[in-house]
Amino acid sequence: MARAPQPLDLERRIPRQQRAQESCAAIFEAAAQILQRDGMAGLSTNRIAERAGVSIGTLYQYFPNKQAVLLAMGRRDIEETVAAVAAAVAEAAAAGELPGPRVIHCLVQRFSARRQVRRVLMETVFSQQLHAELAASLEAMVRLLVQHGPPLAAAAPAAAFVLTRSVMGVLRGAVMEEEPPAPGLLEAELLRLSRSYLGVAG
Amino acid sequence: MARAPQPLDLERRIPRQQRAQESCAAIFEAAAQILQRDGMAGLSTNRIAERAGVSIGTLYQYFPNKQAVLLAMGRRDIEETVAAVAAAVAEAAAAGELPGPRVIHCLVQRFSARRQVRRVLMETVFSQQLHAELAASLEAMVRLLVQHGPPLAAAAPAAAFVLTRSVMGVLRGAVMEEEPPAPGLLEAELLRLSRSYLGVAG
Amino acid sequence: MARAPQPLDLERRIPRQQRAQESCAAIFEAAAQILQRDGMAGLSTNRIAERAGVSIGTLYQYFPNKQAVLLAMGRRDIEETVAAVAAAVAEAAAAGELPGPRVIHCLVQRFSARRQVRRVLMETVFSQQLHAELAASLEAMVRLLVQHGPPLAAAAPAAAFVLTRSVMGVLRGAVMEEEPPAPGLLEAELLRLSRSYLGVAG
Amino acid sequence: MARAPQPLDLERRIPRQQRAQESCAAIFEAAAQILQRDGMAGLSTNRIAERAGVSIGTLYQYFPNKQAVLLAMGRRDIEETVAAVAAAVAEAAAAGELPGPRVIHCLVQRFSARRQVRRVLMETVFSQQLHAELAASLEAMVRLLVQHGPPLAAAAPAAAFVLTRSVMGVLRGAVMEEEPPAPGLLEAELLRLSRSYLGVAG
DNA sequence: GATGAATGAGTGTTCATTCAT
DNA sequence: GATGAATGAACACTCATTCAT
Repeated sequence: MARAPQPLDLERRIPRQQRAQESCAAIFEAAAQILQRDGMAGLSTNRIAERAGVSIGTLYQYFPNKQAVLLAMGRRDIEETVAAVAAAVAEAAAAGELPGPRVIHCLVQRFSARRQVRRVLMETVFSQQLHAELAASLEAMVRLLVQHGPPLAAAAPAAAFVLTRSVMGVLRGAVMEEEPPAPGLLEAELLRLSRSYLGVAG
Repeated sequence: MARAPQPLDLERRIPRQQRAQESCAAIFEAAAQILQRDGMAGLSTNRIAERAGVSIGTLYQYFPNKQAVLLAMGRRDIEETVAAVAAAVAEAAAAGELPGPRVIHCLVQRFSARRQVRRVLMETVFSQQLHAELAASLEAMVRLLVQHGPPLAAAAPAAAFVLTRSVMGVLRGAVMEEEPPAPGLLEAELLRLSRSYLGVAG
Repeated sequence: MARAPQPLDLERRIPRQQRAQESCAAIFEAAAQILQRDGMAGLSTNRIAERAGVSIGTLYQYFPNKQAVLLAMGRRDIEETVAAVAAAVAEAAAAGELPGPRVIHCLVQRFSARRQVRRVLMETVFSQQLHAELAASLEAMVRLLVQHGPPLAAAAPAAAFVLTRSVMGVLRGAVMEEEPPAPGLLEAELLRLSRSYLGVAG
Repeated sequence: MARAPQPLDLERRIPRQQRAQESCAAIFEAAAQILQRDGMAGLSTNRIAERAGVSIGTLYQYFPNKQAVLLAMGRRDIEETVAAVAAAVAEAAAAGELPGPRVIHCLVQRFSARRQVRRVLMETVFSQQLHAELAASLEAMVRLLVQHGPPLAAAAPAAAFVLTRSVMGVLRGAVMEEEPPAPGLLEAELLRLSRSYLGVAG
């Protein structure tokens, strides 16, 4: 059930025409490249526009300010992640497996590419107004994970909070730090963490 | 074992004289106040110097640039945290208890005061060059926790990584988000998480 | 005697068709509303077009630039004022009275409505290229006033200049300042000023 | 009795040192030159700083924003004008003359130099927050003029308002318009206007 | 050591105007 | 004639940093 992005007063106008959508995509891509190269410090609206091949005025036609660009990227990223997780859960269900390994694999993979970009996006998502949206998505993930297994006392709100933030913390570490463990090891340990916390037999 | 701060070319001179130390402390306190009030956006070297009651020139005598101030604050904070954890572990040992509850209580408490400051410091620590230092401290914590209990397979590097980042992730959530669970609940769940992951009987 | 607006290269085309005239009127009204609300600072061609319900392209079909819109509004206003004064003089003549009180009453009234708009228009008229036009109109007013009375030595050019600018100065003060005297007082004093200067018995 | 300029929160810091005063003076002079050449439209903070030979940062050290520069120039101008008028009145008194001619001569002269600058300053003074200050000064002038003559009924508030704004209107016309009457004629007529309005025998 | 006036590159953003559709 | 997406020069303003005193 694909949800159309709402304008929210955070995007100036919904680009309907083709050229407009191209401009928007170019802006996102340009911002991602700059973040990847020079981090948040190197990101300016002028640079974004220049690299995107659009005029600075065009950028401001679609985003009311710099923050809005980051926010839109963050939101898009969250939506994609949630969708990917949902797909992983569905696949597991279809294959008659427990959802755990597949979902964790999916998360670890997503968080391994374009690390610089993801760092900043993460920062943005964490430090801006996206808490609620991300939190909801995270809890939904847990619910998806849990509802396929036996009923667990661990499903209480505080437990959901702790599990989701734990997983995010590990993924964050994997993204932000210079020498994280290998993805395979990480997946195995994350699985073990989830299962032991949820009281599922390994 | 107090570790002297290394000059690293990141601090211009080690302030040995009293006036210098006072200036330094005033700069830290001023920065913390500004962060608490207006966040990272409101933090400028000029403002710091003004509120600290020193000239901007003096600030630059002690710190080569703005980032270095944040870095020094972050480092100091880490050191204090590690010291506090070590103390908690020692207390537990002295009382003949398992170290878990005391340490977690100590951590949660530390992360409940001056949230805005800690947010920015966290950001700085996480996104700057303090990874190594923090990671070392974190692993040290785990080692402290583990060395008092039975030998655990979970003490492998990847497991230490996962546990420490999990705990940090939860603390981060508690600090950064608007509606975290109550501290008491959080402590209980963190304890449960640690114990189940480490295979310690609850 | 309505004078058709000259194209002057300042108006792109004389709108003859109905839709065009409507657009033009809508633009004037929109500009006036914006000026009334937010003053000159809030006036942009984009905002005018938006509020007028026409596209920015259409606006530029009728006016070569922003200044031209203001200029046209100023000119229209002058024409209306001159017409109103002429009417007041005619009425006075028809009633067998001296023209003074009626004309001054008419002027004061005109300058009491939509003050913000009139402020900006005044600024525009005074500071742009409308000097000549306004001056001509003003002198015409004086001539109208004087030709109905006895021949006056005061009708010399410099005297006409001084009288007209005096009256405009007072009206300007009444429009632009925060706490002008009440309209009734103003009319009485303006009348006294005019009569004493022109040597007419009160 | 020279009055020291108050900081008023409109000037960032009172320049006490010599270099600072030079910078400030250079900024005023530069702004005046630009206004004289290109009018308000050509006046930007960057241009001012460039022509003044100071950095843009220095400009902003003394003035919190562009408007404040204009305001300070306007205020300085008013103060100088008031001082000049006061001096003219004193001279007249010393010479045993009526104050009228001297004062009007002084005003007309002041308003004949650097017309473009004075135009913008006038606009600023009229359209900003200086109404009160200027009005007070103007009424003070009238009071000075009147207190040396016989008691006049015309000294009522509305009359003072009308007389001052009349004179300002004429001076404004002389400054802003392309072909004003010769200064000599203007002085004569202004004197006649004042005297007839105040009921003083010519 | 301390000061703080000066610097100026760089920022985010606006808005009058054009022109392909 | 009408549209409105695109343009980009220009703007007001910030702030980390330097250096003469």
